[in-house]
Amino acid sequence: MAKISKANITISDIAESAGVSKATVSRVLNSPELVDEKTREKIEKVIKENHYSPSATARNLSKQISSTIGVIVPEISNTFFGELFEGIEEITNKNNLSLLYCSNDDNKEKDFKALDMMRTQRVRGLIYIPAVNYKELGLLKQVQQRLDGLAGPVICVDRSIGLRCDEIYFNDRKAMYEAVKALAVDGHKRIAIINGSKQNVLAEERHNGYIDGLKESGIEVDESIIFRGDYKYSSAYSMTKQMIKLENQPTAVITCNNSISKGFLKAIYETGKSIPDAYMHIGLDKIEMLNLLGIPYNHIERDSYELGKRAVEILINRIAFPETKLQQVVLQAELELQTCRLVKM
Amino acid sequence: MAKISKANITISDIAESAGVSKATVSRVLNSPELVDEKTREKIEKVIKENHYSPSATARNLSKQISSTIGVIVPEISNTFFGELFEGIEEITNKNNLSLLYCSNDDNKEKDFKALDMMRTQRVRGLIYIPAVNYKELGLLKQVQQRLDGLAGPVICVDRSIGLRCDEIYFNDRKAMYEAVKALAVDGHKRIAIINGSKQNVLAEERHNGYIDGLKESGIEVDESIIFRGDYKYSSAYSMTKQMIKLENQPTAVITCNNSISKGFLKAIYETGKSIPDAYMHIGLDKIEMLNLLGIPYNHIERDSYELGKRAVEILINRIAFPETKLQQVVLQAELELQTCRLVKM
DNA sequence: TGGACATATGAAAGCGGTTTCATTGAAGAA
DNA sequence: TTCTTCAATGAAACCGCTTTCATATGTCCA
Repeated sequence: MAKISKANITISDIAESAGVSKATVSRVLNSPELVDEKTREKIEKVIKENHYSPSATARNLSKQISSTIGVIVPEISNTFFGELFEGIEEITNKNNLSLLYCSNDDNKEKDFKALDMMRTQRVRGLIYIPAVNYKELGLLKQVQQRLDGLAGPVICVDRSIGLRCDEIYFNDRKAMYEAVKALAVDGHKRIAIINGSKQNVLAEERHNGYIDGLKESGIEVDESIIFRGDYKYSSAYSMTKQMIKLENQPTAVITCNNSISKGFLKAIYETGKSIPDAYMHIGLDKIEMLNLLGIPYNHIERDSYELGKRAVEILINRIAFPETKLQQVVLQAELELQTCRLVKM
Repeated sequence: MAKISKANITISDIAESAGVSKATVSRVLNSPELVDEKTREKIEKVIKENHYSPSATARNLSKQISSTIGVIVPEISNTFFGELFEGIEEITNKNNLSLLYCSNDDNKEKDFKALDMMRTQRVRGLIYIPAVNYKELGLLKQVQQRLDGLAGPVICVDRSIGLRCDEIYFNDRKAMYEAVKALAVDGHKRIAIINGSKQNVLAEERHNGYIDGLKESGIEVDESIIFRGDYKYSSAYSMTKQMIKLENQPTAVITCNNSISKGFLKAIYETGKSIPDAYMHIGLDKIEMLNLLGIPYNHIERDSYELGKRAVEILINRIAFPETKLQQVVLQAELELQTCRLVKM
């Protein structure tokens, strides 16, 4: 029972040093109640003395399952996803699961590569935010095939593109509908929208909510104030500049994620205009700093930390009970209007 | 060569279906030049038809190395770390390495747990931001032991606590020194600092830089305007409130990370004061939105995306050449004073 | 006293790959 | 023609762990 002088200590070393078989050591590790107390204590002592820690690789291979959960996310530096990720981590950590991370940059090729990696890594389950609207592109089958090839179940988060798996997302359409209605009630008749591309499901959802709201309020759809870019700061910035030059100005603007909102605000402030004097504005997702500084910021609030936590819980449940019916969980996005002043008419 | 009807296709299935041995299939996967073209094509066809993807688990076990890099980070929702993480991901992705993520919440217990997990997972290398200043706590040996027990090398990022491994961090002390000097040159004699706790190395570095700057400028150190909290928003907020009540007010304030800066700003704005009228202010790390909105924000700029990229490069290099001398890379933090107005004296 | 049963342990197979070593056949050299 | 060399492949061991199955020992009861 002397210290083992070796770089990589294995279960065999421990067994030998303790004078027992590998099987017994393995039992101490996995179901200690099966082994005699004296034997167990002896083995535990050897394990401790040598700082032995069993290899997850070997264990996973042997058990035919891994202890890691995969996550595929667009971009982690957007705080919406950053907080989502923290929510995920809280729960996986509690359950002693590791997290394998991959970003897809809203990009089909990277997304496929990420899925392949998750396959190769045989993750126990996958938390998946699809990069693009594969349904629209006619690639749904290809993606589904990849999901089916995974070792574990998948939960599709933040957007629904028609994949055969559990889903959890916010009710963006309804929230947009309500945003438009709130603006209409305040007297706005020309409500612009700056949105992501048609390839993005969420953009479509939001677009539809916008249309719903207009119709309900008896406002005619005007294509000239419907802007579609790519959910990125820079495209929103240039579209806003474009909008500012329009002859027939909107009186209110809705921006469809926080990067777009930032690009929009940048363009506005650069031009010397201000919110809400130039335009009434409602953004999607909060922008923490604005709130902190007391700058009015009407927005649709979505708690992504909660989204992350719930997603993992559903996934873990699915792993435990693979055969139960697939579920779609819809979280409510809340319209937070802090300073929705009336417009002069 | 018919389609294999089976859930988990293994290398043996492929071998059988192609009428060759496992060894040959393995060669096609790893060193195709060793196998005859015809055989190779046949095998590749079978692989493709069956969507076979080799198990990383099995491969890792067999090769005795894994293909994943571990990352231990305080909190991913702080954009400093978010961008750091994206930098990391860019390089690992290029090198076909997976990323195993773990947060430590600036918390010793979680940090140790994370290290143990990295050990168990046998990561190929580790990117490590230590939770606390273990040197100060007398726990350096324990941590070093954990690092030594890992399967691969470690790079310690963003702070140096005296661990035996490669390191990369910003020259915070110098940047702080320069910040203080710039304020002194502008006529400030009472410069407050809101900082993290003494347990945090970075906080100490920054503190020292602050003291250096005061001394160099012939300003006496005044403990009553040196605030120490925990690098969190809320503690900064309450310390600022406390500061505002002080009889002998400072004329300038330095805040030592972006969470502290936010807490500080919140308290300031809430009190109806404004920057830079109430206090001249220099923060550490940028706050993106302020810049966007044209709100003046003097700060020390640290490019964490770059930090992440460099860290992985060093780590990969270390994996390739384990015996070369350990390196310490110091990146320069840049003082960005956008509107450093003179104070009335 | 002997048989049934429970408890504690070990031997060995298996997880899905890689790698070493041996074997085979063909090409080139003598 | 025979010997050498090399390219292509397969058999089998191995990586570190889990798990099944068999065995040994002890306990209980008839």
